[in-house]
Amino acid sequence: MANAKILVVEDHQDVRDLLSDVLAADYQIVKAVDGVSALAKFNTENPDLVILDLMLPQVTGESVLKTIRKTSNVPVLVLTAIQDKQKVVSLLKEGANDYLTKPFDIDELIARVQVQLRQRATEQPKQTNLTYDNISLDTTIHRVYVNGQELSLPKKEFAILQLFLGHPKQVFTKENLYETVWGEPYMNAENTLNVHISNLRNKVNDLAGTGNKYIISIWGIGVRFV
Amino acid sequence: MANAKILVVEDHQDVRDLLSDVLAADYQIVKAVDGVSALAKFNTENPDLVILDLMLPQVTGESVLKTIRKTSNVPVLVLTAIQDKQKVVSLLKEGANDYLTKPFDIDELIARVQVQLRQRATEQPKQTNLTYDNISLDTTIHRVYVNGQELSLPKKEFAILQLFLGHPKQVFTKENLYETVWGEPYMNAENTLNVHISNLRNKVNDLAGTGNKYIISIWGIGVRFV
DNA sequence: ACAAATCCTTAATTAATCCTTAATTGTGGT
DNA sequence: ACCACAATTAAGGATTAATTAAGGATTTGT
Repeated sequence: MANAKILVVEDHQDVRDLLSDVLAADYQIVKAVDGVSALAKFNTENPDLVILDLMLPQVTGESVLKTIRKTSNVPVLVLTAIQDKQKVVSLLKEGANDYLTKPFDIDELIARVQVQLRQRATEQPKQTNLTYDNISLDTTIHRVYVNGQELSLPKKEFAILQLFLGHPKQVFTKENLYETVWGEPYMNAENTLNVHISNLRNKVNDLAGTGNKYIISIWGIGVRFV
Repeated sequence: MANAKILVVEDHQDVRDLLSDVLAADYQIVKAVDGVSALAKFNTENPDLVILDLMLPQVTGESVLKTIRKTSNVPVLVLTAIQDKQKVVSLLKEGANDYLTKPFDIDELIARVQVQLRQRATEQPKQTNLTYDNISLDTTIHRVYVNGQELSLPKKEFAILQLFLGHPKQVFTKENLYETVWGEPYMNAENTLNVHISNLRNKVNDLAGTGNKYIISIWGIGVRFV
């Protein structure tokens, strides 16, 4: 799975840093230091995999696992310090997908992470739909519908529309918009953004009909979507 | 997964009997004593999970795993006598889903079997017959029909079409597609996937007629089947 | 075990689409 | 009417996809 997001839950900083250093090359890493923040991060970040240390202050790892399993089938890889077979068995039954005992071999960890993510590849994508008025956008299927008609958009235009739909009515400066979509500094005099907005506007308006103008520019300030 | 079928590949009779005794209560067991009979049984019995001892006479366990992975993504749980981390890592990368070192704890084995089967349970139920529009595909006899005409496809193309029919309209990235069908990391610049898609598209369109385009690529994103 | 057929991969070529640049035209504010 | 910014247009260069053909690997049949 390309660029998967991994939540690392570990209270010891050294292990946490080791994990995130090693995995950061291939994955997007989110860290949590205890059970409470783990659940918070889990809900907001929506990771594709969780690496969970069992020994946590306050809320235990088992409890975190249980809570996660109430709402999600995300793969969970458990780290445990003790070699306690019975605990391991009960963990696997409670919903853990795999475990490693510390100290773990880092190559094995990476391999096991890959195994878990590999299995997720064909599952139904999580539906993420954005809708505004009669424009809707599905990021996973990469599809846009205007008045029920399908509209296929190139990557950049799609990304711009996605940003607009996620924050309707908000005014974006050119700089703001460019840096979010392109991920590069603006260095003004980049007319390319204008071209993309123009193309996007044309396509949306063609399907929306009757001068419905969604993408409106504010003179000297930026652009907004209404 | 209720009443799943498990293929146990193990040359030592005592271990083989132990496994099948323990698992027989909950699963349907098929046994094999060496690599050759393992592959034969695998193809005829179509198991839901394989427990594979590495140390086999003649054809090794690694080789069996490789062969299985050419045509199937069935979960494979490897048994290994030696505590060799490097081998374990390479096994996981070659497609093994999990491993246990002998002597193994029987409860842990059962738990790990459950984990593997549980993950299959959330996926699309495996259908032997997939149909979309006037294309149908029968996995058991490895046949494809387009407009009632039979179409014989090589393994890779068949696997790709099977994936498409199982998830119509879903967009697959090249990486996603490749890793699912090949079971290997993508490492970009793999043109072979494009060639297979091209061939598949030609064959399907030839029989479908009148410019019916089923396999549609989305520029910069991936491919979908509609 | 050998030969024949089939399949998979690689590499090179061609095609399609997108992104950017630059020049031109349009628009609002003073 | 003038200026500064915005929008449009069209052309090129850059990316990505599709096709083709050839060689090597694998499978099949005898």
